Amino acid sequence: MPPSRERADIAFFACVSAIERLAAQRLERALPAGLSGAGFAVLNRLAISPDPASPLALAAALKLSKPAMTHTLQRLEGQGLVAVTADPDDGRRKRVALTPAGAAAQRAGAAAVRPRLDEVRAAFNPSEFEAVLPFLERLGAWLAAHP
Amino acid sequence: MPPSRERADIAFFACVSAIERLAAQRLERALPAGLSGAGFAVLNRLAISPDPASPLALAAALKLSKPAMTHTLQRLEGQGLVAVTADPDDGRRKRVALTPAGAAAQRAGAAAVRPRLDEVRAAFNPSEFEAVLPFLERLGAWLAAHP
DNA sequence: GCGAGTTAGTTCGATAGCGAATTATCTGGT
DNA sequence: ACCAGATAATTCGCTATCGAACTAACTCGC
Repeated sequence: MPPSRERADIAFFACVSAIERLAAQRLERALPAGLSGAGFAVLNRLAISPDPASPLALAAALKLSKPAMTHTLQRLEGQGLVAVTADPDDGRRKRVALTPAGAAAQRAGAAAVRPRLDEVRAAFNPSEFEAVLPFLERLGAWLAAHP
Repeated sequence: MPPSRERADIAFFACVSAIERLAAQRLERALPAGLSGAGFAVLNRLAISPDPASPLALAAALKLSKPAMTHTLQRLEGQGLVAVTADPDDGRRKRVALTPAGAAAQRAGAAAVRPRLDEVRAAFNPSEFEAVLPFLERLGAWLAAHP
């Protein structure tokens, strides 16, 4: 029973895996030194909704494990890009907020990535991304909900 | 919550990143102990075209770096799942072939993963995967060609 | 043939991610 | 009021991956 003919779903996941890695490499190479893809993702999330978020909420939003988020936040905090404070209402929680330096780093990262993103936009039509996005979002939500 | 300001391509890459990680976790949890997702991918590749392949060809096919492939092959060889021999025609090259144990591990892995894959197939129509696959393959090829 | 450049593979150090276990804090039932 | 269970974050050990640098082997122009 060698999978002589790959089914579409298997090919899909193989393709997603490859795209994710290639895109992550592209992103990391484009970002300013000292800013990782993981850190940039967190900064972007905080920039989109500037209300301080808990590490758990960030991990859930980015679909990462809690230890991964702890690690990324420790690096960002060490660089002074986020401020992590105790939640006054719940001693277990922490609140993560962008510092001015973090907001600047997010803008600088976005600017550094823009040329590379424009290359992709030149090669592929935005409507192509829009066309596949709903399915990907449904699939991502389903995978997150069925661990 | 509202990523309304995000463009479709940015949301697309964020979504792909999340799906890849969630799917990889699902895969690794389903696989028999001792078989990693990376190793399983290599075994599958070798099972599809049973002609021995070079490490570089495998790395290119799976869009991995050479060191990553070296590492995965060293583990598989240590487990006796692949046989790595020198290429008689070119002293730089090696040839990687499935051992009988490797072929059995590939079949066992596929069988272990099937129930989980069937869950996905129950929740999503095969035509949905087929619909997005051509675009993903074009994008993957473009990313691989524009480093 | 022979030396410069190319190609295949490995080694090394660093990083992001996971799961399991730990600690600290909150919550609810009695 | 209290203890049992749930929840937030962290720590620890492990693996997959990358980039850079290295070695060995091939190829080609002269």
